[in-house]
Amino acid sequence: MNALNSLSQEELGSAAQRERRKRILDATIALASRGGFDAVQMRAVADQADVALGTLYRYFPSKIHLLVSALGREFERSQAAMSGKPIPGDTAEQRVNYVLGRTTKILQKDPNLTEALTRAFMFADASVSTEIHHVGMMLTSVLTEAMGTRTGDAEPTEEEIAIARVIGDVWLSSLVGWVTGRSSATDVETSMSVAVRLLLR
Amino acid sequence: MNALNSLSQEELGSAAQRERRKRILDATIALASRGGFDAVQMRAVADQADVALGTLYRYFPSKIHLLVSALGREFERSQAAMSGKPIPGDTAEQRVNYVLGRTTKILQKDPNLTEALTRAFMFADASVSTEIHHVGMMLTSVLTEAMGTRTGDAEPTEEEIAIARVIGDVWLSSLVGWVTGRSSATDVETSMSVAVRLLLR
DNA sequence: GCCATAATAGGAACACGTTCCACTTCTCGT
DNA sequence: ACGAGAAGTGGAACGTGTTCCTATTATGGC
Repeated sequence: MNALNSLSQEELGSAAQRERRKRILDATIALASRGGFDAVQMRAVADQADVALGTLYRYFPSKIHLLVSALGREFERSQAAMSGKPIPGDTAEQRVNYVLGRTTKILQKDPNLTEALTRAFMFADASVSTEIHHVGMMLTSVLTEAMGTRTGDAEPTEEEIAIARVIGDVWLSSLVGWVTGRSSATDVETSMSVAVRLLLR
Repeated sequence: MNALNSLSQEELGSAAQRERRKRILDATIALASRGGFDAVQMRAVADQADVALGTLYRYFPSKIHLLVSALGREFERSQAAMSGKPIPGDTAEQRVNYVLGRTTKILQKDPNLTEALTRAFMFADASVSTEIHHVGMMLTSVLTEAMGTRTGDAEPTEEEIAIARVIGDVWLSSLVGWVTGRSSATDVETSMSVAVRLLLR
């Protein structure tokens, strides 16, 4: 009934539905990885996921929802893969730079996918706010964790959260510059180092 | 001959062409102001500017070029309107906050226009890099001017430029959050104050 | 097992950005 | 003034996101 949000994973009853959802997101990632934002065509996703176009739209009400949801899933996967391991570095600045540098490196390995997901994120409007908020929270918490103690035992302060948000904003802007071909990967690293140095001094 | 960039204003020969270009940009702003990004439809722009669709595409090779060019013109106009007047405030932080606050206030008065221009800016790819760079430079120079002495006699240092870029990045990200309905105008002001305080301390 | 209902398939139809084409009008060098 | 080439007109046509409709299939309560 709830046609406002895309069906979130928890409320999918049958295993067949979870399976469909997974196939759709897999197809999305595959197509995005091959040809970027433009290659994620709704008909192609439906074909590759072996669902009808109408079904695809039942699961994800727009291309943007689809891509932002895919971004959320990949982000979670990546977060799960590295959770538990302490972040190297003696200072907050070092740790944050480490996290940003590694993430940027991962993104560079699949520029088409990065382009697709970043563009979707920046183009999303209020109807995608749930998914966007989800991703935004994950990003902020990754950064506060890197800023705080490496075991993350203490809650971040308001100030730390504010700083993390600012860093996240700068990162997104830089990323947009990169995926749209206006700046190089080195530019992204440089501007992130500058921002981190200024904010965590 | 040069089909890569949209015709820039200087190289337009006849007065009739300058006039056409002006009508197109006026129509773009009017439509954007009324209904935002989606309302700027190429056929509607052509109609309202009283040019053929093909002519519109001769002047601006895509909707994004069109909107980013319109953004550039408005930015220039706004910059011209306030140039010469000293920026109030005793510290760099105060002056930058003043400039950002006033600009944000102007943008809030026409949310549809702001949405259209911001989205175009964030969606632009490398083929629009000339126009994007133009706007980016204006933004950075407004900020460095506010940071430096109010008369702008001294050149900004590298550090100041880096800080201005970071502030600009944060501002763009916040703006995207606002125009896409994910955060309020107050949120924008708050996060800008935070960023400015952190960066200009 | 059977029926009511929801979910899916398959695909037509529509909207808007973009391209293209045939024709007309303007501009400019001679 | 004239002719050639550039610029503009008007509109058809195409691609892709989105909507919609009908027929078919899966599901859950009895």
